[in-house]
Amino acid sequence: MDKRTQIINTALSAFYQKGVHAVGINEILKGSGVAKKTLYNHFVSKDELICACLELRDQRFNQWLYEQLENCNTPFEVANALFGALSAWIDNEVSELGPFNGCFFINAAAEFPQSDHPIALLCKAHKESVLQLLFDKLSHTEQLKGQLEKSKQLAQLLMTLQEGMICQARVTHSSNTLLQDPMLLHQLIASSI
Amino acid sequence: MDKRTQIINTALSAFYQKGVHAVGINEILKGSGVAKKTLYNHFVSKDELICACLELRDQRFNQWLYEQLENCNTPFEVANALFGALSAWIDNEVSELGPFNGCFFINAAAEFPQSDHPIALLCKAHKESVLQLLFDKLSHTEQLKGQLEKSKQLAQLLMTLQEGMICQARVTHSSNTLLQDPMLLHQLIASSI
DNA sequence: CTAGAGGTAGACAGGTCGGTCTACTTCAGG
DNA sequence: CCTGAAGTAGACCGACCTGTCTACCTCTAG
Repeated sequence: MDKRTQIINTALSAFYQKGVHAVGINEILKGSGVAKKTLYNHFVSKDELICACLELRDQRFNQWLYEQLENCNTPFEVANALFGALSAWIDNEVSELGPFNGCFFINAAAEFPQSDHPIALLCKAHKESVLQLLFDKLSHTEQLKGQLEKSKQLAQLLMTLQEGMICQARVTHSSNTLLQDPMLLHQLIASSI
Repeated sequence: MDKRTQIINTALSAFYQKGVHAVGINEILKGSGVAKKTLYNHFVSKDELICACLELRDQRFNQWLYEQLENCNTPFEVANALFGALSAWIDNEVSELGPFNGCFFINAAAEFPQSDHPIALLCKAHKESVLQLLFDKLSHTEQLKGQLEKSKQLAQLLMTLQEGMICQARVTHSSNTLLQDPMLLHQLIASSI
């Protein structure tokens, strides 16, 4: 494994678990067993390293979510798979996303309030890509084929519920089981179609 | 106005706008026009000052939300008033909550990942008190009188939507209008009752 | 064999942080 | 009038931060 990857992997897990500001460069060096000069040879600054971590996380998360929704052919299946997957993540049953500590992007954005900061922009882009993924899935189901407006609405609703579920789990340290009730889910979807 | 209040007010708005770690004690001193010794005479540490800010914010937010829901007598009215109020907040039309920068408690919790930290506990307590407020309102409506389980479910659903709406607005810097559609709202509520 | 790229270890610079402390001032109550 | 509490201004401390730089090492391509 090349040095760059080593650094990003170590940094990502540290940043995600402890927060970006709370983790210093030296801690990352120690964790990845790399010299300071090497790090600054690959990244011009800590901010750039953070951006690289966000990009990796974005890629991993989207990949994971894509796989979770792969075999869904109805809006209900999409919603059900989505909330099931999130719940598994929250309960630390998803090794590729690491121990649950909320949404890395929301956490990072909270530490960089300036809306035009590169880090804030990456967080925004991530959310847009997830929304797009949901939209694509929904708009290709039998029930919503061609109904772009409805697909958009339902994707937005699922997205909002997802964000809420993740944030609540983060703060209250407990998983919200409400959204795994098939009855409620069916009705939620029916209300949007 | 006494010094303690001056300090807390200055600190709260700075912490909320820029993040807790990004604001130093000296900035607060400068902003509140108070000597360092005075600050440390009132608060033993920065952490304790942060806690005082969280408590003040909790009180203000709950007071505001309580007023927004005061005249609601049906679940629909509660939901409608809730999302309308949130939307006004997001659009910076609520002066008592200051310029919108997401949920102060979620932001703060993101900077203090240890779940047993006093700051994390206050964030958790805040969310519980908001959920309780929603539950109280709902369980006293004609439609849900005596139906504690249903009230709890709907409160939980509204809470999750609220969290999602706030977080999305924070990251994407745009307000989600979906939850202000009365049709959708009616159906969401019907699905839960 | 050798030159150069890329690695290591860590001292160092310059700045900021939270927090302590001293010396001086203001002012209300007995 | 005097005492003591509370405030001011800001120097100072030790710790830690990002980022630079030196000196040395290792390995590979020509």
